[in-house]
Amino acid sequence: MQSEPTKSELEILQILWRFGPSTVRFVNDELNEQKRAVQYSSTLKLMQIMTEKGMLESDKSNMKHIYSPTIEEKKTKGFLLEKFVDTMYNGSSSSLMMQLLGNKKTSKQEIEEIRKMLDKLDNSQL
Amino acid sequence: MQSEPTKSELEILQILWRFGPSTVRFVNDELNEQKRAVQYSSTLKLMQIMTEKGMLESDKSNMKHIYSPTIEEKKTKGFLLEKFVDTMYNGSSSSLMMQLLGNKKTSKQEIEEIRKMLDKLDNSQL
DNA sequence: TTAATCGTACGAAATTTTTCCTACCTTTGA
DNA sequence: TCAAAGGTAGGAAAAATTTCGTACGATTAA
Repeated sequence: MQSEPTKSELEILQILWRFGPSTVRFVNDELNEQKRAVQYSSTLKLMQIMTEKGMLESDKSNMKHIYSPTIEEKKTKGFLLEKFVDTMYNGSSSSLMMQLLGNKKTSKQEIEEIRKMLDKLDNSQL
Repeated sequence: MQSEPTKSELEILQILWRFGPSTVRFVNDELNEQKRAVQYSSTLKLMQIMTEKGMLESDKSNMKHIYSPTIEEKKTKGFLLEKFVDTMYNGSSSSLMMQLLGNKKTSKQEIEEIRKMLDKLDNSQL
């Protein structure tokens, strides 16, 4: 893993993961729609910095540069999740899940999905 | 919820939650042991700032001030977790859990605990 | 052709977070 | 008594992150 994405960097990554390679203009519009007012040049600058850091790469063959993430969504999120579990729940996945299940937010359907996942895990581990 | 604890603030909160009300000296020693080299005055300053923000309160009746968190561990972590799920997994707890279970880090024992938790939830929801 | 529009580049400012320097007070023990 | 050790206070520096102003080139459409 490269360096940790910051909060703003993560927002940009989310957009690129979701919509695929995009122009700065597009990302900026999404940000303004989804999140908050932000100047085009701010978004551009940040994306350039991210490119320097190696998080993004840009196709500059055309005038409108197209940016894509160089880091995988799943890997990155998995990594961040692991760090979250480590620092917040002392590395215990089940503690985190307890907390999560304790929140009334989890629907019955979601619970069923999780149960299936557990079953699958059990079988594969025998 | 007050304001979001920053990374360093969270480290301090963790120590206070774990060991209970403590002096700056103690917190600073723990930080240096667990985490990284940091000057006493840095820790002091940060804890003073946190007090201003209302995250901590201090008993100044004695020379050695005793700091305690004003925010509950469970509530705070729950809140941060929820935000994490929202931004990273689009609010879907089960997605997060899938990812977590996919990591090989979850032990058989943990899986059992989770299953029990699910059963308990099921019963209470009938 | 040319003014308006849309793009990049990039320095610099603003903000937020983190760390440290240093002054000065209290306690302690030789 | 008084020096050493340990405490708080607080400004300021340092670092990290975020935002913006502005120059300037390319494109476009009237």
